[in-house]
Amino acid sequence: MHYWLMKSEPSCFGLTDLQQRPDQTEPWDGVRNYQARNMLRDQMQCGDRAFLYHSNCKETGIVAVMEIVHNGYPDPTAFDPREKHFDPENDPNSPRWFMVDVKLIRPLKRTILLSELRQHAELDGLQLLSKGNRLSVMPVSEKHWQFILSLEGSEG
DNA sequence: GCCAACGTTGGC
DNA sequence: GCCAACGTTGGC
Repeated sequence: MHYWLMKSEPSCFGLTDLQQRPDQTEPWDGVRNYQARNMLRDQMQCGDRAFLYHSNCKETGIVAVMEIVHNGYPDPTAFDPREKHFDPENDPNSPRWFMVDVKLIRPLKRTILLSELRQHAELDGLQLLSKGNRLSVMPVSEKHWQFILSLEGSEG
């Protein structure tokens, strides 16, 4: 079992969108970064847990816990010219972009803000907090995962 | 809207 | 292989 953090802009797809999906499940498509692709394709497994993180918005932070419910498989939106993240160089015989399916486990009782995460020395090394970090999918150690969950019940 | 940080592209 | 130019991400 591994732990992850997955970013999304709520203006594009956020917690409320996920809550409204059938079975509260969604294919996590549109990732077009090789590092993130490698994790989606090779490392993320059914049963893994992932934080949902809202980026590029008023209250940036962690808002929910999700489960990976489908191992990595080719992202069909990369083959569709009508899609925003269409990749014309993508060879159907050797798909370049992958995705997983995620399912909502539960929203957090409160948003754990990025500014709050930065205040805890226990979270040193968390990739989300590293300078210039732009990965939309990243691993979270079990220690960091548990610590972040422990913040949920505190005042912030 | 600004801008720093990063990834990608392409000329050489 | 180097690196400048460019596009994107994402916090503020």
